[in-house]
Amino acid sequence: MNDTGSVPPENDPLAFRYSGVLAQTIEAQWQDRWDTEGTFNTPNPAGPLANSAAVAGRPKKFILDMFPYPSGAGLHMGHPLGFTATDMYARYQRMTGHNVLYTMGFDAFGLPAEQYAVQTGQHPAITTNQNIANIRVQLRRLGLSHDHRRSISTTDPEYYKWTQWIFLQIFNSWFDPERKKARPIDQLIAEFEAGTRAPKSGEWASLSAADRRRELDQWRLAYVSDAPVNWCPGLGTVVANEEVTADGRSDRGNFPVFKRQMRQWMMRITTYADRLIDDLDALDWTDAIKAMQRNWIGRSEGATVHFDVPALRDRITVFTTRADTLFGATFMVLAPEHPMVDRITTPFHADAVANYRKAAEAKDTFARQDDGREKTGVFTGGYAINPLTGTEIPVWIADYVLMGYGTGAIMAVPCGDQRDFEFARKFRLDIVAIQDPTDDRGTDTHTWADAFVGDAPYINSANESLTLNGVASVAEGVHITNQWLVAHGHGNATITYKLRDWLFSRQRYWGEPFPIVYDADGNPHALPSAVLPVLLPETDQFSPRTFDPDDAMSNPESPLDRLGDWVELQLDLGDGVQTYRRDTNVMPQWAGSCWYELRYLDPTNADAFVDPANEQYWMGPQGEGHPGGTDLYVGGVEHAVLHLLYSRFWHKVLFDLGHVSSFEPFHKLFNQGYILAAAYQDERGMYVEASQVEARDGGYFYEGQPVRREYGKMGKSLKNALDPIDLCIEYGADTLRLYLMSMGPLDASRPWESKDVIGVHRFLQRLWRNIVDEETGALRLLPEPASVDTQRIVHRTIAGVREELEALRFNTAISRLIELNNHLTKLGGCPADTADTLVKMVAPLAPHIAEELWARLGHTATVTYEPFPVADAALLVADEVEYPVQVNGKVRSRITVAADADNDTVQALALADEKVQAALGGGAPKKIIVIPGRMVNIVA
RNA sequence: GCCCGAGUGGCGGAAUGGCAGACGCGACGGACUCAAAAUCCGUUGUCCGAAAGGGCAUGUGGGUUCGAGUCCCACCUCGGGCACCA
Repeated sequence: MNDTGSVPPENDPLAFRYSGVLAQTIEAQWQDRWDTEGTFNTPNPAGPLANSAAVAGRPKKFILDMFPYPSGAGLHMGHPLGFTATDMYARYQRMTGHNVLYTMGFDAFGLPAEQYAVQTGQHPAITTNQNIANIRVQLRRLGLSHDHRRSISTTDPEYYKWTQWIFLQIFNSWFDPERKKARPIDQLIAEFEAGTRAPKSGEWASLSAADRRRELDQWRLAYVSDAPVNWCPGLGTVVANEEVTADGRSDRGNFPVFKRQMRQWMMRITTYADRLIDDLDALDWTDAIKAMQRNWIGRSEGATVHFDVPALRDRITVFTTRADTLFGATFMVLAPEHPMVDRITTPFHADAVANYRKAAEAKDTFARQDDGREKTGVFTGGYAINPLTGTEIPVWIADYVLMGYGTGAIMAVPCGDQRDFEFARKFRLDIVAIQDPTDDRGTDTHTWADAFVGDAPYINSANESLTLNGVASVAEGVHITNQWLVAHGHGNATITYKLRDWLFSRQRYWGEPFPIVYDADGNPHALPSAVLPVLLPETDQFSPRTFDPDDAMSNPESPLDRLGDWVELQLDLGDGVQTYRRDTNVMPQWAGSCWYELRYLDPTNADAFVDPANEQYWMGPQGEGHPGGTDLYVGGVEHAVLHLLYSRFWHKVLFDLGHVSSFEPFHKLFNQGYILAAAYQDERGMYVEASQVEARDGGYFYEGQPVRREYGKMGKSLKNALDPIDLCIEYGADTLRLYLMSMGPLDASRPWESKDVIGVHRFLQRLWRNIVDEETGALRLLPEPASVDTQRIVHRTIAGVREELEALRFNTAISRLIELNNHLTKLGGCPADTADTLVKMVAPLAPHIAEELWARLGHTATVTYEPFPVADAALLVADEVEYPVQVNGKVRSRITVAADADNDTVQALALADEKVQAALGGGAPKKIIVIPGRMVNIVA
């Protein structure tokens, strides 16, 4: 570079070479044009965005990304990965005649914006809007074909108005256990009044107004509960079960979490447990994600069994999946918190029990769930009767039994359960073998090292009316015993779940306020939907009160509590004007993401969250047994439980209440992998900036010091993040898109290799050069028509690319286009009659260069809605086929045969081949296999 | 411990039970250039061989099959999820 500056483009002999600079120019022009023309605006059947003529006769596709949280750092590389995949798919679907709904919104409530606001004193709405504006610019640069009119932010009052409205729908509903669906609370009142359903708290007619209110609150799907919740002093808020990690800390911030009794909003998601499991069968999701959901819901089918406690004239009920082991139940264990502990404990054991309970209470959930911990427990002095053997068995308490699961009490079968076995060994309790183990350990349990688990013939398992002896399968044993228990009044078939109700309130500022007020008696009242949205009040005090993270006895204090003017209000809810207090909690961040896909369908509808006609068109069931929902949903596995479970639940409630026609929100789910990248640690184990590391002499160095390389998820914490926009500047968005998709299959995690990016860039450069002269910018197509050979390659590519794109295999689709382009390069350019086809195939993948080439080829309209090429079947079959000929499974020769030759001809030609003869060594073949069109295998 | 998923060249990866390694990176050789970069052309699993050709190759060991990267059984390694769930 000298004083005269850089060489002006007009003097550059290759001014029209497809470089990063040219790519950027082209991309900016087309992004402008797409915006100006509203190229990707998608018509609805009804409402403000309706254009019934444009909708008519076209199949639809609703293609959805998990919407991003608009962080101040902008997009990271993981975003374009999923977004590019959906964009390519959306563009392909448009070219195959589909009406495609594809847009992007923002999940913008939540902690980071609030914490940033606390630090800067700036209102979170301001920073959130800035971040959203910034991300919109970034998204635009990637060339994503979004319908911008449909974009939403969960923080927009016009959006969260409907989040609050849906909350009221849930609040005003109850779950009918007979019909297994949500129904309006009015219908419950009608049933109570008609006497067709009994209230839990007595005769409806004799209940006071206040009692009636409390009765109804016990049925509502959203309810205020004084229940054990996860209190996180470090965050200053309570969190849901799903937000607590296995080691008892908060998902966000990693603070300790404590169980506390508190009054909080809950959602009765447990009533939907069965449907949330069963309907997984109707979904096109991977088995891994389905397994995670099933696992979390944790349905366990078994039996409740009653054990009489003669001293109390009461009984202990336990849950078991292995009723068949009852003959081996030699003691019982209650959770320390079990309500019967006080009564069953004898005076002699009272002190020991009290001490043990105190100690257990002091331990947090984390410590109690630490697997492999030494078993502890104390005897209560009480006894219960084993209903099968009639014998008295001791009742203990121990903290390995959890109050939150089953009934909080177990029957202990030490011979068949490892935990019970350890407990029995430690406290010298009886261990009776009830199966003859299939290994050679024998039936003397004194010699056993552990419990025996598995199928084996039962022994010692009989009373006057029941015998399992001789039965060899656990399933059968369970079945027989369950029948006996029911017949003799000792138990029932029962299902339990691990899933708990969803804790739905947070003591924070930056979230949706509840559309709920409380009367003087503290009863919750729904606000009428006409007053929605309940706006988040202005304040400059955004922070909840946080506490010493370890201070379990602290109490939550919401920022909204401090806004006295806002909290108190005068209102007439039908009983005359009264003073009410607003609910000062806000909804969890998951609320806004529970239904955003529905708002995309009808984003400007002021009368309803979505017009039923639009919902039915975009998300309605596609035939018998089809659950409806989005045609494709792409996002990370990290939402496998939380978001996907919550939004399925909300969707089902809306379905039950008749607001949507689909019973699942996301029909096909695809989880993209992570982008990994090399990360480097210095000798202290600190991560160093990966971009500053140099590789030499077979090692890696940072500022001259050796560093250690590993691979990890690309991100700030490993200091190995790359900004996608930087790649757009260097090579162009089309190159970035192709690179992201060519790295490997979409669902696999793969390491980023910057040096590989050049490969797809070269492809685009060659593609360009096959059509455009690099010096003049003029077209340089080959005048003569494509040869039959070339046509065959083109049509095979068409068939291949179609197949790969349908199946979201973008990596192999790109490979096929590279192969075709390499062929054209060898020809010296693209034949004039082939250029349109080539450009159309590239269009979904690299849309900017495709639009530019399409325009240069003389077309005035966008390539977006051009029909995708269709392969000519006649050109997919060759005249002649080359058969590999194997002898004993090894390829020894190749023969070329007419494509329509019959098997006998192929066989004869194969045997006549010299090399085959040589390989046979004169021996007669035993068997000859001819796979038509494929190969020949001769068994010698 | 249990439940998923995956192991293929120097690297990322490709292969309806039918020619293993498509496509890309890198490397090597050549062209262009005063030179370099960029670009273009060619070679590239590995071993033996001058070549022709041949042997060996999809984590390990068995099996099914005319034929296995692909299906079955056992094991090893890595990644992810769950975990005192009765």
